[in-house]
Amino acid sequence: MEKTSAVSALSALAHDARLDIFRLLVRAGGDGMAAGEIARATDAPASTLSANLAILNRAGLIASRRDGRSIIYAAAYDQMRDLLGFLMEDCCAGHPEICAPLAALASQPCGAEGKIC
Amino acid sequence: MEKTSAVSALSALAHDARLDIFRLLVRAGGDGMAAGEIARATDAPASTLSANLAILNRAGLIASRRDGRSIIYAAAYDQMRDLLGFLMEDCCAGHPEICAPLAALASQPCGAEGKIC
DNA sequence: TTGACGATTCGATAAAACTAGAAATATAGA
DNA sequence: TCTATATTTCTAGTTTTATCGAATCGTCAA
Repeated sequence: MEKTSAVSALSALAHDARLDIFRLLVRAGGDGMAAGEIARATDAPASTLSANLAILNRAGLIASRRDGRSIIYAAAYDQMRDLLGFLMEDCCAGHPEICAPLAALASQPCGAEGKIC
Repeated sequence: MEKTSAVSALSALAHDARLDIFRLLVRAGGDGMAAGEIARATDAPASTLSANLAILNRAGLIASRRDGRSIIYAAAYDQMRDLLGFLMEDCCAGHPEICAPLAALASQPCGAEGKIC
């Protein structure tokens, strides 16, 4: 990932409401959620939400598709993985002791000790 | 990690110059670098750099100590690991296919195929 | 104690981001 | 076609962030 993309993704996530939206969509899975559902879930005015969705979308962190009157948003897992990869580059190169616990976090089966599921 | 801390760390990193500074310090290792060295390395005016260092420091991503006339800054690996953990929570819970490649990235020995070193 | 050096704080300005109501657009159904 | 619904775009006001020269503060060495 380019540094420019990383800054744009970090900026998109560096906002209370947008971080909530993104995490909600990550939990929602590949099917995503309609904008209206997201608005209800996060209790945000439609126009504010729309602006925030546009920012996440521009950063490549979410994707949208129309379904009838609704627009469905879904997390773009690829971009998230690339962002995490970019950040891990920083600390894994030469400092494996930082990344080792993360590797464990990622690769442990769900339900294992200390694993967040 | 609390969401508030995550937003503050993400905000700190969501800036071209600050991301450069942080990555420089991560590469520099535990010994860190003096503010002046950082200024020379990143070609930034002293007061601008100082403001950016303060923001990274407030976000807990770097630590400072005085050494004579210099102030030495060093990456706070703990906080970085916590931030990565927080972000991975989002996508590893229920979407192990996202995190698996990252686990590989983190745990592969340096020099292995695809590993960033 | 004086001068130089490394770094931060102050202050002012410019630029960008945030918010949300109102208006506009797109779609579905009667 | 007409109306209701879902969402976005427009717009304006407010707040926050960024930048950097000048002034200040702490430390060292002579």
